[in-house]
Amino acid sequence: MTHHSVAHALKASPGIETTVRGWVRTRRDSKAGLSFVAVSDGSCFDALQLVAPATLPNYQGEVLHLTTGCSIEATGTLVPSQGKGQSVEMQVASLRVLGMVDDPDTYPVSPKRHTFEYLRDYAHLRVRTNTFGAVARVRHCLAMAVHRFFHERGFFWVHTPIITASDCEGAGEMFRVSTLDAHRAAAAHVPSPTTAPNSPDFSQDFFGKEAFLTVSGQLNVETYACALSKVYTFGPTFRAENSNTARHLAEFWMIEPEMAFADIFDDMDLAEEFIKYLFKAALDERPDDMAFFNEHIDKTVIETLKKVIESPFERITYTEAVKLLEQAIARGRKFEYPVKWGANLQAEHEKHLTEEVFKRPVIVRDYPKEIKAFYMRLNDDGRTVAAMDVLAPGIGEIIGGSQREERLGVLDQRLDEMKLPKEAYWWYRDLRKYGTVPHCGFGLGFERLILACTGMQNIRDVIPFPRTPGNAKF
RNA sequence: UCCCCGAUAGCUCAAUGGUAGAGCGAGCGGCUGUUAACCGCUAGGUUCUAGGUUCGAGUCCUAGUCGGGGAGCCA
Repeated sequence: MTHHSVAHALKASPGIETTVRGWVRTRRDSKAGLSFVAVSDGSCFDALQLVAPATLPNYQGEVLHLTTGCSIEATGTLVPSQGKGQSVEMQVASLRVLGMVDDPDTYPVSPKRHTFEYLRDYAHLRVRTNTFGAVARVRHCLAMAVHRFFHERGFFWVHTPIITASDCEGAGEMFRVSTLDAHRAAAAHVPSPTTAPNSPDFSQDFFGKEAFLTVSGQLNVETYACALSKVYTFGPTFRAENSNTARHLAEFWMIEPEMAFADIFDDMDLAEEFIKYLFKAALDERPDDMAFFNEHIDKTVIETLKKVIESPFERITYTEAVKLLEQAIARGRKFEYPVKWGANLQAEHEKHLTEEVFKRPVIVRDYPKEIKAFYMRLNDDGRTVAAMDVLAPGIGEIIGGSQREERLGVLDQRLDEMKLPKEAYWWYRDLRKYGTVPHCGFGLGFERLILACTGMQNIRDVIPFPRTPGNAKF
């Protein structure tokens, strides 16, 4: 007797005998002498309907007591369904209970509507629901598509370090990695990860110096780009920012491609092609899950994805963006924050551009150098840098990237302006000394991509076990 | 970190300062090739914690804890 996944069974031709295993979604009894048991094993969105006749030896004793969440193994014949709602069902010859639900009244994911907020407290069980199962499958589909996309284009996947003792990443607050006695460290009154006069003696620590969890693999992956030409990272990333929003996690997954012999325009082309490839993969490979999202989560998500795939992204400069916003204000549009060249675009400004002006993804480039990182390439105007952000409707910033400063003199000048210690960047500067090349790259927040793809609203609901300030449950 | 809101049955929520309620879910029964089933019955509560005001507090006051939304930072 062969064993099949529910996904396989639903596509099998009628008459086949097989065994499926999974968890009960619902049970309905009929006095016609049978029970309908919907069983799901997560292999696809749909459950398989089992038709369990009252003649089963354990019908009274077990089948009639099956509740949502019970694990079972059923053997029988796949037949065309007599009822509506499914084309195939299994006529059960034998049904074995693997695990009952102890107390159905307190089973956290009973067959009723639950709020996502409630389900976050049951992250170990929420994946058994339609929504979280669909998210998990789409997440996998997108992860595979990321690797496929780069592999097909000659990019190499580089495993940049998770732990870094480099004090030059500078992309945000970092988590400390230490084997020093926690109480001694506390007694030393360390105010922040940056070195303080009374900080512990990190020369005694595991790495002989302060170490942290990475906030970005970019600086490391640049070294590989300057040898392998086209590379990318895809791995966990950590930010110890006290961010409490639906778009931020303390631990998230980031994708960072880096290309040598390429400029900011190549970078934008890659970002656009990448997003479109990923959206298409989700639509092509997970039509069942996407149909669910479109029906129950966001009625426009499929249409939105299709539109993104079909139409070119809008591309404007920061200066043009400011002009558009000023024009909107002149027409009477109110913003909470003022619009001024030189200031960061606020979330409300980005929303206006993507959701009201263009109604599609917008790539904004050439930002004032003062509001961007030191490594971004200085433009000829001397006051902007070759940075680009991809803004998506409903999500906001989904990609941030730039052409990197490849001229040592200019890089040093920027380090000085930002009062950063050149010594710490010695290996990064070496890349500019020894055969420097123009290069560029970007960072894509994987969970933000999943938000865009599924129409889900909260980033905590698209990662299995979200880590946020004050919460590292499970 | 700042602003706003919330915490009552397994879940979602009601309840002028005056006996604690409904829907869903659960259990039992009825009905039905069922599928958001339907009908009936039943069970289920330290109203987040600690103080206070009051004859009387789920309700008002104070403090705390936890959670959510928005903002900033960013991906």
